[in-house]
Amino acid sequence: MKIDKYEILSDLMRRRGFAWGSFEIYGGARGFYDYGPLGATIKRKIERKIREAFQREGFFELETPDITPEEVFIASGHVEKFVDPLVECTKCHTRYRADHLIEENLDIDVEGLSAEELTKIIKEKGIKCPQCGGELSDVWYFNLMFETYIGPYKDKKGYLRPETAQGIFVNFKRLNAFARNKLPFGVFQIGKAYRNEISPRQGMIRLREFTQAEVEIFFNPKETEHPHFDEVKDEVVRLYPIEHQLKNLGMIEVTLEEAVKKGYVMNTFFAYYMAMVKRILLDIGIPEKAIRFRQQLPEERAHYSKDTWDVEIYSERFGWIECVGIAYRGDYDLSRHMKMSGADLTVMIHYDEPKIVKRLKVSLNMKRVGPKLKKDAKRINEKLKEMSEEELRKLVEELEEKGKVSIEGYELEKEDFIIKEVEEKITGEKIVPHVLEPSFGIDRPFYLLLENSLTIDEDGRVYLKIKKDMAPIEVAVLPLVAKEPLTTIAYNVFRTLQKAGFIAVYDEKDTIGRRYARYDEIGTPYCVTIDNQTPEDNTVTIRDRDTREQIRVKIDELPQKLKELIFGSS
RNA sequence: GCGGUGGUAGUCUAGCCUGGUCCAGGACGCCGGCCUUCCAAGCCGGCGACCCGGGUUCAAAUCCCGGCCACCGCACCA
Repeated sequence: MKIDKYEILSDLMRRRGFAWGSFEIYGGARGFYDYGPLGATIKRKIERKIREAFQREGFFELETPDITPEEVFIASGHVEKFVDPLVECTKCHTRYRADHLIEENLDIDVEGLSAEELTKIIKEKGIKCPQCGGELSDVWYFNLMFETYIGPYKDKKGYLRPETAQGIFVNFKRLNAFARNKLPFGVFQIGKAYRNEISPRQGMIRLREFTQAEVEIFFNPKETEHPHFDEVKDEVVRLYPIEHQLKNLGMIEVTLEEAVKKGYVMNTFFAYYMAMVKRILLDIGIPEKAIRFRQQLPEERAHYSKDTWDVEIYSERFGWIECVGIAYRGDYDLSRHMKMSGADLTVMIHYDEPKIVKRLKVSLNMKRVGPKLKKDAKRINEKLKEMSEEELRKLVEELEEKGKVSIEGYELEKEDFIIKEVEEKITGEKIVPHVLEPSFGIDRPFYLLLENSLTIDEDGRVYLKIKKDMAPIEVAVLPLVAKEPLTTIAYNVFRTLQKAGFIAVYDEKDTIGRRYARYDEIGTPYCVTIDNQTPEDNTVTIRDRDTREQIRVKIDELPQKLKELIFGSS
């Protein structure tokens, strides 16, 4: 019989203070989870590992509000695109995605149509409920963002952010200045995001409020070779590209260098961050065999994405779960915010050497045309200034051929213009940076770390074989029996370890075996036991959670030894 | 959201069909004490629950209705 790890784990998580459904005493609320004392500790450790990894890449951190004015998400496309068109059967009340229903029935693309247009198609083509054949309701759009109002008069609409990313994009000008106008640079934010999921399920896997760690890496789209790619080129990754999904070819294992060469991954810039993400997950304690990269199918991709690789972690219970998305967002967000806000979100790229270009300069000879055009003269001159090089060339060509040209009803001759070919020194160009976004969920890796750590021995011992530095209690100090002088010595050892920075507990209740079991269950990597020999020679034993083997060390050397054992020799 | 199943102490569960004998029984847990010298031993004492609301009835953990939550299937998952 197969043991249901999920059952054992959710029981363990609740019982021992890791995580449970929120608002229990009021009956609970779907899609919300509380982190208990041990869970919150692990969650912070995950966040810390991600933060430190990002900082090692030279990215800097930002913190922006959860509540966001409407304009931001109009610009980002979330108000328009972060929606599902729904339709309900008036008879059996089954709900469907209206767009999917139409696409299945008529095999036409209805992307971007309004609710009214979708309703019209359904009525005209007589689409009925696939379940019972009943009449379908009008289509309405359901937006997955939580709405709120800012201020006392409900006159300013806002949303709880559905991703932390926008807080970075809207700050681009300041961040770019902070980065001193040099691409590439990365900015990250670790914080809450909110999505009013229609039907949250699967425990902590789909939450309505969750934590993300997103880094937005701004780069010049013409420079897609990562300077440090050499450091990671031999890293072997398990890939599941689009083509392999469509043709059911299974996963492949390649080095990142091969992945780029063979065209699976667009460039070394993208590939470099795949390595970064993988290393972070390994550092958190996700086993390598439980990690794969799956390329999102075009229809899965978010509205802003040109290409996305999900990093999925394997769950015995739920299968492969998307935990990180690495999305190529292009210049979508910055361009949209430029348009909506009017802010200049470009970066000046300086050429190695200034380019000399010949440019046409065309303006009105005001002396001549002034009397003719009167008030319009100034306006038409402005218009000429805004014309592109190409438009100006056309104009001049026409003048050469016909000797005259017509602008806004005025006939103008060649002599009415001042035409100059000038040489301009161009030191660079303004570009809208492109964005690569590795976006971590925190809650899912949290659950998957626990699930992948849960171990059941042949003799029935259930314990969390969590990576040692991730354990919520790092060391338990136990007198072999609750008698003096063992208890006093043990308590002093405990205090010493606390002061040395360990998350430590002291425990003298119950037999030693029961206590070992108690700390094994929550993943405590080491128990320090004070026994009979301790008063004689000031040594204690350190018991290993996984092997149950003990080594004996001097109390003086204990903190250093534990540091090595838990965190490595650093 | 739809359909199915379910909800009893911190956890697992007995009782529900056939209403009263249930101010709800057990095990584990937790707390206090005794005992105990290395992997969930034992003893004594204690803690603690019928998901919420309404209805039927002399009487509801038990029957009925609604809600909430959980699980499974469908749908959904930018």
